[in-house]
Amino acid sequence: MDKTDSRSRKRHRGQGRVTLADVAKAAGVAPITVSRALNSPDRVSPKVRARVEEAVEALGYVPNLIAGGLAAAGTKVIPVIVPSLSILTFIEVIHAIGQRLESAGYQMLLASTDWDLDREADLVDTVLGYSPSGVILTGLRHRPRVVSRLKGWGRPVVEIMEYGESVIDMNVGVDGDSLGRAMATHLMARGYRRIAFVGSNLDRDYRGRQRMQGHQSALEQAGFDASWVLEYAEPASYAVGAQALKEVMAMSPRPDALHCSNDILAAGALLEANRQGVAVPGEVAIGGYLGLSIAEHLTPRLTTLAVPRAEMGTQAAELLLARLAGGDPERPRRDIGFTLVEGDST
Amino acid sequence: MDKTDSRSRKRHRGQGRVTLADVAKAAGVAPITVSRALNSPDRVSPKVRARVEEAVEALGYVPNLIAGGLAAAGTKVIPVIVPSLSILTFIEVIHAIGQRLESAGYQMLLASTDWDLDREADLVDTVLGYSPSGVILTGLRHRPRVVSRLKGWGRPVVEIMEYGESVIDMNVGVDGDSLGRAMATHLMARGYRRIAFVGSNLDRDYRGRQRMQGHQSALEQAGFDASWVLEYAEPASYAVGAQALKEVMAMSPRPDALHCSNDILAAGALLEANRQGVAVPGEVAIGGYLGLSIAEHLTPRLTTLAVPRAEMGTQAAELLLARLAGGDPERPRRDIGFTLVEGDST
DNA sequence: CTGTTAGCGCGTTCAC
DNA sequence: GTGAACGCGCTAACAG
Repeated sequence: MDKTDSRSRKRHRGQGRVTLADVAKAAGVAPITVSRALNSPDRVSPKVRARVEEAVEALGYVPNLIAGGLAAAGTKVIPVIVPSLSILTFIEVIHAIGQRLESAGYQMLLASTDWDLDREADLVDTVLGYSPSGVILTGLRHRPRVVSRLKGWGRPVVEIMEYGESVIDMNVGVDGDSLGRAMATHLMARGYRRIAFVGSNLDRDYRGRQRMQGHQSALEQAGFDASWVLEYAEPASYAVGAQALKEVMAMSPRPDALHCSNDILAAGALLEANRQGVAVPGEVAIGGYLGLSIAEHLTPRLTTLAVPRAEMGTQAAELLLARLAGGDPERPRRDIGFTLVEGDST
Repeated sequence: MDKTDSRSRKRHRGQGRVTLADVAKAAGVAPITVSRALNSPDRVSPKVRARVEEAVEALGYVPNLIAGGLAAAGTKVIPVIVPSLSILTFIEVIHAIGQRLESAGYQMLLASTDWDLDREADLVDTVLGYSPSGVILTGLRHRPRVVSRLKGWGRPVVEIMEYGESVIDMNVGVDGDSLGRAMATHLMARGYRRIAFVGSNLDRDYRGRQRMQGHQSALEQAGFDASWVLEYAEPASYAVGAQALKEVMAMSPRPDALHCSNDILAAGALLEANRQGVAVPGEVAIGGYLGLSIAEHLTPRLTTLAVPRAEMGTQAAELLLARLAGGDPERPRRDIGFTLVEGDST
């Protein structure tokens, strides 16, 4: 009586969803057997498996991954933390990561820091709260708290975009300094002498700044003037590129080459040059960085430093998956490199 | 003795993370008090609150959202399911959704169906397993299983991109038929007579097909030939647009206007026309759809149907949040509309 | 191959 | 304003 009574004041917390226990009852087995039938089918007799599958179907059971996560101390979720979702570069990397991760049964939890390292730190705390299987972060610079938390975490962490020495765990990226140097060197080799760097959002985007620094050191080492810089506060857009070209054409003396910190800026500048009838590279040369597909469709084709973004994403995901599979991936630090694609704009 | 013994074979399931109980011990209060201090600070005395906060800080406690989710029957996660992450349109919408959601303390769980409705159905099941607070889906067409699951779910669901009658719950989008008609009507009004529709991935992208059908009905109603269609199997890219232009220039009779099913195709065609010296709109007019920022930077500026994508994302997020806040949002079905941006390409 | 037992870490319920 | 007990739904551990 007593027991029945205490039981009768039903909890209404659950969502009324079909649970594993319901399936077990329907199939006439213990809950754990249902769990096994679903998660490791081989460890259960075919007969039972069939009965369970039938019950699952009949009841429309959908596993509660939250509960599973709590019990197993981990969900099949991989948070991916990037500075911005409005930059094409990140999108392509994310896309590649997502493809690879989903094919392995993981879900991608996306979050953007809006270029703010403090926000990144908060986000890391938040997403760790979901007991994810691993984490993917952007860049090598983080708040100390992020680094210490993640280092002691015991699960795979991959830092992407930037390649370097001091990593939390694993790393796939490219060296910003080399990128900046490569384009500067190319432009100097072509005979340009007044080479301006065009960047945007540089105060927040430290990787963009790294490229600029690479550019400047290369120029300085060659004895060139490295002080030609056009900086814009807002994020890169065709409009900013167009604006840069206009300003350049009004300068005197005027730069003879523009090293744009990404292809959006470069394309914007080039399209504006087309519109104004400015000869490229006759009056001014334009070089970009990224290897966006638009580069090759412009007239003239844009010279650009192509970074294999999709490849970077895929490799990041694979490093993670390898570790999750219990392996110890070879070369956990990878410089993905880049290629100078010579168009006709320089 | 006995008890101690049985207790001594410790479980090692937990990750050794700091738990709420640890904080409670350190602060000398009960776990529930810590919970309250963190979640509803007003319900706890300032003194205790301070002690708890101190302990949290000292131990570096990070809440386990999984456990919280299980107990509270819900996580602050919003899955967003889209067909593809490589299409700019979706990115911009996702970006806007993410901004709004994160500002309200929710995380976005991103998944892509790769244009496959069966995969969508599976994904819905999976993400529902995370007991999310709500769901955002793309389009109005889904497998029956998705519709029935979600209708009985009891939490907010928003379908985006497409606007229509039969929705699961709430809806923010635009009517594909109207879009197709609008551009066709514009082109006819401009005096073009042989108007070709250029589309890609139409067998999977039914919304693209809707635009084509709108286009065709408009032409037919005006007594024009609606059979000019260039279809490509691969997804939209500058390259496909360029290819379309080449093919068109080789046709005879030749279309005098191209209605491209998005701006990427249109831009690709226009850039190729520039390269080949084909006069636009003299020899062939080109109209796009989307209102991507590149449209206005091309020469000539591209005529396009601009859809307020960011606005669509923001509104979708707000509908969801309104419902989560307990309100009953006004106009839970919203036609976000579009604008004809007349460039010089038509 | 299957079942029993005991939590995972937290929030709800009800008592003080 | 604070605490004790209980259970969310599932799985790890251990037995049989």
